[in-house]
Amino acid sequence: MARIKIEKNSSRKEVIVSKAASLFREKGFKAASMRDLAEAVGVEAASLYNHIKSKTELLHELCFGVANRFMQHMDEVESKKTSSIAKIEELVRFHINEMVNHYEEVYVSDREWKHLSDPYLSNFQNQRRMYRKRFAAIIETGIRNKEVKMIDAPTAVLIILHAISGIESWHRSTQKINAAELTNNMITILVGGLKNV
Amino acid sequence: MARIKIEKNSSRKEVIVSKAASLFREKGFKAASMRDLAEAVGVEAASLYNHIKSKTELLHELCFGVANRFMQHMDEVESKKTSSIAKIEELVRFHINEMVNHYEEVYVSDREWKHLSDPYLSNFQNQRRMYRKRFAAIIETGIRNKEVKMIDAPTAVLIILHAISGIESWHRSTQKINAAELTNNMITILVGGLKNV
DNA sequence: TTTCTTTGCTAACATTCGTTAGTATATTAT
DNA sequence: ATAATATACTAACGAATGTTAGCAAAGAAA
Repeated sequence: MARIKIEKNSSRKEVIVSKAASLFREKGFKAASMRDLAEAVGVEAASLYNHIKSKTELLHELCFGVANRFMQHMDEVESKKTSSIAKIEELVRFHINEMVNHYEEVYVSDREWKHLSDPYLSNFQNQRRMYRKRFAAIIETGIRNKEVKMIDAPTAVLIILHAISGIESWHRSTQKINAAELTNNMITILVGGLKNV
Repeated sequence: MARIKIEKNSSRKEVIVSKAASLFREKGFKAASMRDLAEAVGVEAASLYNHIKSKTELLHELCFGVANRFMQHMDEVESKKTSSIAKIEELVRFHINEMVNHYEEVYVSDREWKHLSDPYLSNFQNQRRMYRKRFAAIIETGIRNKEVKMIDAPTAVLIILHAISGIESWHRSTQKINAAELTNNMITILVGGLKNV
């Protein structure tokens, strides 16, 4: 009888969620079937339901796992007493790092949240809106401080977040520059582009 | 008997493709059903097949329609005898314009091409790769000319293209700045950020 | 009007989907 | 060893999906 293999400190559910992340990333939430997932896990489809409640629950776990990490980091950054530019750079670095090291979950959370259903959907959208508002507020403070160019802060946030999500292409590309170099290039263009000179 | 209403110079198929664009954008290709589409068009699902061959054909039309427009524009830009920065700015402006005015199709082409199947899939991926290579080549020329900062050109392309796709958020946002202002802000950050000072 | 073509309808199909019921087999606790 | 629990299996369900066949009605051409 095929049993789901686990490493120490990880439940079988975590294994399933993790495999779900890479499957949802590859095929999209709707196109990925529970039978696909079962095969990836090495078990029959029905067996998955001993560990999870539903397919949608997998999406919840992924989306809110990621959202919570970002929210918590935002709390930390806001409470620091550094310059606005330093805060912006730290946020950007965190995003890049998450996108590089937790690619699949972050990507899924970013692209597949549409398939959540209420009340999770509204909740997620609110968190996302809130996060962007707080990011924009930091940029606006930077503008008032003359640290940052005079630009529309929400537009800057939008550019930064989407630009970073482009790391997806980097992951799939064959001739990858290394992660540190990628990070430096992105910081140069994104943060450097905001700085008042 | 409900008949698909057409405007002059447009076929019924074009009406269907257009409605498909907004439906695929809203729900995603897989989650949008032919019955949904039929309802949006004002007709029964089976009737659609008097005008189209399959659901996938709709995705073909959308993806390659967009891809061809971008490719043709790239041809035009390359053949001009202007500075690299001017070329880059023109490419960026075109992207923004397409994203603002043909939102649904561009968005679908960008996010749903995964659901194409070979040989269309490979074809599309190749076009995309090619386009980015040509974009990067222009940036590299700009670097050699000292017009552009010394950065990794493929990374710059990745940032620019994804940043622009962020206009999706602008479309969905409630407090929109106007399109011209958005364009200026994006040009400032994206093109301004590349310029050698 | 009569004929031909286009476009719509209803009904049904095979397939795939997420999920449940019921049962067998491992693992863990007593 | 025995009991209890966790985990897997097979089989099947109802619902939704893309699509086709066959037929009716509407519009265009004669």
